Amino acid sequence: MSHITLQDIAKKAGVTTTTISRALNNKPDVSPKTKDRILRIAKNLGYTPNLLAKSLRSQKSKTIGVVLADISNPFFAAVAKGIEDAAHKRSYSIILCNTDEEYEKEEEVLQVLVEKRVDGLLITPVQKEYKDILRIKERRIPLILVARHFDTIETNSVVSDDVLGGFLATEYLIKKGHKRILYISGPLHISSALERLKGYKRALKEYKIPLKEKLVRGYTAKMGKAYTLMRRILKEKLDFTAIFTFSDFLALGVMKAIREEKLKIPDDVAVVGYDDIEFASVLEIPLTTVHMPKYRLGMEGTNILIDEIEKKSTNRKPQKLTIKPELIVRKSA
Amino acid sequence: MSHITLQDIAKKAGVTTTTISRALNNKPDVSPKTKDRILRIAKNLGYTPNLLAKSLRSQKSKTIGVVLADISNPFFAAVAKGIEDAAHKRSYSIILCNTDEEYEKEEEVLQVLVEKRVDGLLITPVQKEYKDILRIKERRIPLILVARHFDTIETNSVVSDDVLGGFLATEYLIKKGHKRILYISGPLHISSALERLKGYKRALKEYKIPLKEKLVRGYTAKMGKAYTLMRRILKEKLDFTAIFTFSDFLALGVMKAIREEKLKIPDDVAVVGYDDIEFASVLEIPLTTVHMPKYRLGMEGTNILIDEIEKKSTNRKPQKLTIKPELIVRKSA
DNA sequence: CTGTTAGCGCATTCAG
DNA sequence: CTGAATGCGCTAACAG
Repeated sequence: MSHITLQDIAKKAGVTTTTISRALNNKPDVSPKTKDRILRIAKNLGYTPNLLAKSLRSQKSKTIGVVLADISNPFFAAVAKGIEDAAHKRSYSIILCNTDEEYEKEEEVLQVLVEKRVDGLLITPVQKEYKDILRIKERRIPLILVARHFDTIETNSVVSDDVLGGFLATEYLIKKGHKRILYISGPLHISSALERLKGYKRALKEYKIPLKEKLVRGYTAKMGKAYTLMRRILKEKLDFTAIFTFSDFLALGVMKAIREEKLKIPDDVAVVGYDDIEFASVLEIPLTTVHMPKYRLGMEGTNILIDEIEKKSTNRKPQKLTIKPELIVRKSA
Repeated sequence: MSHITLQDIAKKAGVTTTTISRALNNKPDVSPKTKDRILRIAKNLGYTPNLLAKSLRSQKSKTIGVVLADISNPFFAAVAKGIEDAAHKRSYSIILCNTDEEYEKEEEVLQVLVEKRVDGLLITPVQKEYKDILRIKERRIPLILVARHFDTIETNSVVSDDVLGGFLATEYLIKKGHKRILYISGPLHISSALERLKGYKRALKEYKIPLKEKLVRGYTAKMGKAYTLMRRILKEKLDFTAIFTFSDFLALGVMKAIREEKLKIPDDVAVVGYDDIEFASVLEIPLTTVHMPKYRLGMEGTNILIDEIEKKSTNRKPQKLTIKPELIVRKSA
């Protein structure tokens, strides 16, 4: 037979499934003798509890839905690691879904996740829309946003202070004497991209450097696009001495284009990235960047989420954790 | 109320759950009128099917368990992307688990995955042991091994030809005139590491270069360890002109150590990696490496697995797919 | 200490 | 075309 059930054990042991259940779950009210016998039989039969049945009964699936933009991006991969570790430590599994930054996919996977009755949701929202997130809220399914957040919706969230991060990076370049700083931005519907841009602008303002619209470009999250764009910009003979990028990932594409133009980093052009992915430090010209606590973001987010899932009291106000970013000075700027 | 059920709809519609079920699942034997009405009511109520209940009933969970060594490693991250994409296309979800290359964790997560009644398992085995894999086989749970395989167990598998890959890398270096080639190996219990070493040895033999035991080192999968090791080796004044590494990931650590010693790549020492991770091509000295079809490995593996899950006939013999690797020549060697 | 009853939500018989 | 009965595997309430 394919899967042993309580019934099977019950038959062999000559008792009912109730007793089996009690014995197997260490509940009281089972004589030590029968308990021993049951445990032995269960083991012999190779019994494996059916968590689907348990979940249906208990209304708890012990699994959380994780919705990320793209696991193959090292930033999200690191976040995912933090999530998996934390979840595993607290005996939860994770169902992982990719959105590829498409709202339709986000909607779709959230639907499935709800149908699979995950106990909670951990999401990096696409942010082109947010009706689907509202639906989750209305259903009162525990939810936390990671690395991105909405101004308009109150939810749990774990983010890094991206305005500060953008400010720190820009300020550093300014103090190094740069006045014409190119910012390769991420898509502005993403809160982190928007806020890093705010930080960039704030730094310019604070140091009385006029903002030039032409120096803000990009609006992409893809390395390949950043590379192509950078090639184009270099042909344009745009006037700048430093570049700040939305992410290290983008910085890699940008630096490749720069290298192909035989320009020297940081002498001809300084580069500051964002995220501090593992590779940033092992590049031949180690990348100056803003450290994002990726693993911690995933870990803390998961813990807050599970806390909410397991909390008896319903009306806790949203937990909002903001982690301070830190400028990591290396060689690229 | 927290979750709408067929009952709730049934009450409103004045029919039984049987009819509701039929209507919602597009089964025959429901009058168009009542079907319309039911659909409308369901929508109004915000009905979301309970897949836990469905799964319990149908004995199918539409989810597959994915066990990887470490998602934060870009190699596995790329594999995971292929898996997720393929699974999503065929309407499966994935429960993702990390083993961190520890057999005990592998055992543990496989147990949970079986309890959650995944329809199949996609595993990168730790290979320090394999009893747990055997248990899965005995239970006749559809299973596929990805990127690694056992000689002693017959299972579905998708791998790249690692012996060939190791051979190609080594042969290339030999043809470039190198005779003292250092190999920084992965842990030898991992089949891919063992086979790449075989390829290395085979190339040496074919070109009549004596194998020197001292030139095979490492046995690690961690970048940090490769870095530390390389620093030590450089102090030792070991005699070599080229390095072949088990993975690009290791190569990064190795190259960092080399750079710190002010040695030039590829002039002072040539470096060939393995995997062709996305970063390999954007390094200042783009890495010569062996291309592993990571995404494809994940995708094809998933498709084979789901084929088996959905196949009526039980006794199909194990599918074994071996993808040919390819040498990618760039600048580091 | 153990059993009986009942139900989590759903879909498949089998009747009508 | 629709309903009643049954069970997927498990556990909690209630009896004894």
